[in-house]
Amino acid sequence: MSTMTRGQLAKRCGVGPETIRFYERRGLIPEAPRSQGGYRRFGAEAVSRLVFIRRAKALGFSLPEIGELLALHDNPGGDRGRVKALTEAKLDEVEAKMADLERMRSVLAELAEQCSGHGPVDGCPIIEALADDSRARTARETTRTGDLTRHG
Amino acid sequence: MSTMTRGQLAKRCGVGPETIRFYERRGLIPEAPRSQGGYRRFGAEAVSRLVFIRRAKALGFSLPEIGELLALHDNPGGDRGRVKALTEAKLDEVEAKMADLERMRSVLAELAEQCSGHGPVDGCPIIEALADDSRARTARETTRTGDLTRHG
DNA sequence: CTTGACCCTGTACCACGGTACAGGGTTTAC
DNA sequence: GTAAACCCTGTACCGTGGTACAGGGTCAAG
Repeated sequence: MSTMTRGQLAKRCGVGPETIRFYERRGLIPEAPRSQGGYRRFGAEAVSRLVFIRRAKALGFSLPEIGELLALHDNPGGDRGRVKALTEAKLDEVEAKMADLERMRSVLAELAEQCSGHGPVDGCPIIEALADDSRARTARETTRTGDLTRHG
Repeated sequence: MSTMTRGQLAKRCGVGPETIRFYERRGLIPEAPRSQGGYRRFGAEAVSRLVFIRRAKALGFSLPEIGELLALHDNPGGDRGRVKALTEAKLDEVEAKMADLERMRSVLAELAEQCSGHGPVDGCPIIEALADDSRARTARETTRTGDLTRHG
């Protein structure tokens, strides 16, 4: 069992067999040597590579970003500053997403609290908050303001 | 100017003209009446509808979910409990995403702090954390454990 | 030496929320 | 009466991360 087939590697790493082929096409894992019949044969280093990918994915890195991290890993003389820069950029991205979600969370929680959940939709505070409550005003001043959360 | 063309409506609502057509195809906005030449003619209620959609999107609702919210809005005798259920489900979803992001955030922040950002990749604590540091152990026990963040 | 489980390739498809044509027709201002 | 600026339709495409065939070939057990 020093080498594995694609399916064995996939099972061992908890991914689908097609995912292996997909990562190979994306250049995340090298083209594996083949058996006489054309079967890919993977060694233990393929498991390490998939573990790396899984961990990086769990931190929110995209596949192109993981490709760059793998390339840096493969090139020990490369620039450590680049690794840190990728990590800090991802940290900023994650924090920005959290801030967006926090805005949504607070409004959703408030709306859910305001709504009894009983009776007809007519008069529901959630629907009223979403609906354009400015029909009396001129349309001009109501288009770009008044969103429930702020962006940008 | 009591009616607008598609482009005028789009500009007024801060979306692209193709988005209007896209929402119409998805059933989020009704099919507009047409001019003799076949042009869509929109009234002020179309602006209201797009404002509703924009607000719901800002809260994280998907287009199918927004479709359901709009249908409830259009049917004042409908079930207010359904509106609340959709809101609470979205709240749960948003909180789950925030928890995922918080896990990522804490690991990314710790890794960024540990990495000097100077010198070669060789020895970089970020790359070491991602790489399979268990090559000495048997592969069997290292595949499904040891992720940097927990899921599920 | 056959059978079933696997593997190979290329290609199409999924959800998501749009965006971008091509090849026409209409409207409006000059 | 013409030219720019818009509109119409259908359809294809974008990025993201895979998943699912079809139509073959291979490998291992019995």
